[in-house]
Amino acid sequence: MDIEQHKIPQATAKRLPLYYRFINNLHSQGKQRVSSKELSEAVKVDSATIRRDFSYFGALGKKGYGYNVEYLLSFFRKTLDQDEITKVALIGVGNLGTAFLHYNFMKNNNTKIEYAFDTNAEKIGTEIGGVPVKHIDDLEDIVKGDITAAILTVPSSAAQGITDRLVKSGVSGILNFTPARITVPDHIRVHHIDLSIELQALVYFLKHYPLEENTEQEE
Amino acid sequence: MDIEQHKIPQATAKRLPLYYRFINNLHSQGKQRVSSKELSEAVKVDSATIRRDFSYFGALGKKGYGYNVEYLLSFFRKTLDQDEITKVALIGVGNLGTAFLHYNFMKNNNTKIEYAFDTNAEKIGTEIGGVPVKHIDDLEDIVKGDITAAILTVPSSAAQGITDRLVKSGVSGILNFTPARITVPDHIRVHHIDLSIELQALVYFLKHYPLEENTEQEE
DNA sequence: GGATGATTGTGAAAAACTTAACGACTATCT
DNA sequence: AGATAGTCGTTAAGTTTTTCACAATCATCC
Repeated sequence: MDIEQHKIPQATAKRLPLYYRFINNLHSQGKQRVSSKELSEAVKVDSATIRRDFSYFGALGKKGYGYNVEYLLSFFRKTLDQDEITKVALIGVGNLGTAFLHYNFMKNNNTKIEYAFDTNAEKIGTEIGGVPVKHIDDLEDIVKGDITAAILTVPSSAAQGITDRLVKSGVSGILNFTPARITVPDHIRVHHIDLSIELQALVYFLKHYPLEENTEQEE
Repeated sequence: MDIEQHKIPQATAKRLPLYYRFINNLHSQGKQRVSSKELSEAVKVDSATIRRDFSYFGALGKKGYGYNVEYLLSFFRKTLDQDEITKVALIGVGNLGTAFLHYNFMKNNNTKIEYAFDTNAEKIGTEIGGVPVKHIDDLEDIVKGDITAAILTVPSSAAQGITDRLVKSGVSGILNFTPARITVPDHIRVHHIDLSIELQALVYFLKHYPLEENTEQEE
């Protein structure tokens, strides 16, 4: 129960799940050891950054050797609380919501979507990707106390209303895929992922931040 | 043709599409003027950051007044190249891909998905969200020279192979939704959006970075 | 068992980004 | 017209994040 190791930078924290997945891959492939350089090429993060990130957790590697995959894996499993499952609800079973439900989440993951909610009568009562679809009128009853986080994939007009209900039901984090910037009390964490903005941003970068043409061939 | 105004920080560039959308909203609502404080509450970005961001483009506002919505809108339209449409292809018409196709992209947007590609015979020849679905075997012929960016929503096992074909076909940017970290030549820009990692990161933050409970009620 | 090459962990520097603070200016009210 | 409240643009400070560079250490080979 080590509270107060808050010294891990947020930028590092965001990369941890990425590292975890690739270490898992390596382990499945039977790889015994890995260097920060190899890892860097796989996850596209500078090797010095990787070493720095790892170092916040102590000395995980050995000089002149690299990192032991087995050890790294068990360490990350512990750190990312892979044993303890976080329960999640998904609101809005449209195309995007359905995509989430079909993701094979439990693999390499500490989260489980327990319930999905929608208003469409055809979907209610069915299971999608193994997740039961409930009517949104039952949101409060089902979520109350039991669910930690919510994935919001509803039309943006419904976003704030549903959000308020989620907050009242005791959810502490929301992954918001709607274009609406929802308002929540200070103790609720919201991460926004806005698909349309991501595409626009990519296009802006293409036009205004041209990348170097590199004549060097990678080895 | 102002090349070399590269002085806009990347963090700012990423926020521009967000600003643009909200300014658009305000304009539709018939609002005449807006302050950085109001905008801040709407987009959830600190007001000083907004003023700083805007200032990279010169003096867009007036002291003691705020910003003229009309002017701001026309400025951003120009800056974000909203008049010139960027052609995009989407590869992989699964649930996530379909979600993208149904997005009403042309509204407030300078991008258009011209073609979608898949292998599923039932989908080929149809239109989804107004976008024709083609067989992936025809990728090179259709894309060649005509398409600037691609949205990658295929299974991760296919990601690198498709990527290589896209690069050969002259695409310069890829929005990668697969968990695979694809490898491309230096002059190709890739933005990764990894849904599973986003959820894991949210959960990690919930556990390790509890937010302040604020007794103050917002006005 | 010593020499060689590889690799970590980290101090220090640099770069990138955010926030505070305030002078200068504007609009509006009385 | 003067006072008041509001707001920008920006300087400077603060914070966070990345990167460099190298001593310390380890594995391996002859």
